[in-house]
Amino acid sequence: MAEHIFIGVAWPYANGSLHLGHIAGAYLPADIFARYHPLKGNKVLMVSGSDQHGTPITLRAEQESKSPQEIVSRYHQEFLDCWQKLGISFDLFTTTGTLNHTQVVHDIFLKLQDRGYIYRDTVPQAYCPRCQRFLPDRYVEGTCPYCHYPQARGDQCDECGRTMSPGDLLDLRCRLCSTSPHFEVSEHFFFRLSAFRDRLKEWIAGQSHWRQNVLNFTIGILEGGLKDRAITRDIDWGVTVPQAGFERKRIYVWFEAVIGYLSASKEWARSHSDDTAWQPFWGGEAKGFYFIGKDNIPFHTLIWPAMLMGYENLNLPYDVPANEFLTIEGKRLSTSRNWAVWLPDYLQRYDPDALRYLLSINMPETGDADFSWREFLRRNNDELVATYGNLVHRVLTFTQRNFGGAVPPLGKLDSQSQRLLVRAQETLDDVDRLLYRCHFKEAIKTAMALAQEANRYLDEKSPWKTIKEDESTSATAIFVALSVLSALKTVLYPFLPFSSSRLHGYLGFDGSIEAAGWRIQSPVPGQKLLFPEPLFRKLDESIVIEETSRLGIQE
RNA sequence: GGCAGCGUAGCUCAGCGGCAGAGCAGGGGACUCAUAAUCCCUUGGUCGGAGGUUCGAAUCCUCCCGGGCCCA
Repeated sequence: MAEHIFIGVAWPYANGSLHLGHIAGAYLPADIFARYHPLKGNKVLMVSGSDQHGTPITLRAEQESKSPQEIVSRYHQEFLDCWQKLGISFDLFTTTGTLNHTQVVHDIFLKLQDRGYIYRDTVPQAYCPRCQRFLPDRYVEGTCPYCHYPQARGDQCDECGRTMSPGDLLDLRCRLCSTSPHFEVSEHFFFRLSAFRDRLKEWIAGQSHWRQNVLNFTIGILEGGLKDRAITRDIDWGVTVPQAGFERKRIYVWFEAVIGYLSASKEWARSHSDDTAWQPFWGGEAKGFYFIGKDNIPFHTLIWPAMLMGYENLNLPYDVPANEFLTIEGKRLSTSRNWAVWLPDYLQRYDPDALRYLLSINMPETGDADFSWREFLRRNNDELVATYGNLVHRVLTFTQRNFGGAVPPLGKLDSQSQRLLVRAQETLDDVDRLLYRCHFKEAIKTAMALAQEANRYLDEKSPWKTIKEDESTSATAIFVALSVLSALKTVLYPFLPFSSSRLHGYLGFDGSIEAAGWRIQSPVPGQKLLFPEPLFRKLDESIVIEETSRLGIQE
């Protein structure tokens, strides 16, 4: 029976361009997963959107003397453009600025309030006398009360990962002017996170299929204790509070952004003129996967689940396959020092599949992984072009020249040919199992191993020799090779959708790869092939120096 | 000074209690259909170090060293 797979992907702050860290951390694995499931006949809904309300956005707007909306619109457009060019196949990529989002947030807010999970309290709110304003959590810096990390932010400590309120910090400073803020009493709403401790513990204990790093991190925070958290702030950029007397306050972003998963699902349903279409993805046997970077773990393994528990009747996350960090040329990525490879830049100069290949086979799945341009060049030239691209090209051009560009007839299969075809089927099965469990790196390695196997087969069969004496032997080898290419275009499609689609066409198939399903779509003798172009471009050595010299240069 | 992360072949990384692995690079050979691509063979490691637990440790525990990041 078809499964319903909900895929939520981290909501990028619309205050700057995307870089390779974002892609390797969340968007690429999510997309691979989202392309794999439909081939298996499962239903997928993948959503995300621009986070418009993060404090980083107001910070940026202030720096550029623009309105937050201008900043947000600019980057939202850029994101959409990037998804399209890189082939990240969202069903909906919206924003947190929609009326729908506000309505869904209000609904959750009011229900949680009804059930006693949201309560009102007065809170001393950080106020900077020099800037003459209330300070959002991220504008407050200080020493972490748990690990004594001196530059913790008011919402979360980067060092130990614990979440907190600004008042928890020691030695407060205003991030804008370093003046130490004082606290003024202000009335706010709180989320009763503490009420969910036991339920969360019990739930987490059952998640043995989660990645070890995600589990460890989550358990650590749980044992450290969960505190109630303020969910409104004295700011004017954000989702309004559905309560009289709170007109000048807004719902704080950590509470509201995660609700985007649900509001985007509803928006998607409405745009397909079926208001209930989202429901099968959020109830029953549906599984929800949340693809995020490791910095986002507590929000998806504790806070969002707690909110859902309180709201009731919606599925909790099934898995949160958070990735680790991507380093660039051995050094930690830093946007402020421009030590990053920006996605719009990359897409201007290179092909999407080349990047998707490298980031898949070297994904920061279990530990940090490194991106270097030398490695990019090598993986592209020695693996993607030489092993896979060349296999495709040698088989297709041979067919053009010797069999009139049509699938040759299948003669008697010898044991070697049978073995290869079995191997192709096994590859489909193995990659299936691996992708189902989100083991992306292992999955693409397994797929590539089949290409290597096919190269070996061709060398042994030497159809370019047998064509001279015994055409039918040659034809059979080519038929088998074409079958393997067909298996490869399916099994690599989640990773390399652009080249796989082209290969699908070169093999003479109509329709989409998705429609063909997760099986070896067998070529039919006589089927006309399209004249092929090489699937991938070989890159020149010189790009290594060119590209590495761009790193770290301030604009 | 701090760190629930990292130290495995020249490089990039798997393995995480049961005979040290892959790809690339290096060396030798085969082939010529193919984007000078492919295929075979091969060199190369006290798994950072020292203790401990265990019949057995790259793998679990402790300490140390190194680098990394953050801070001062």
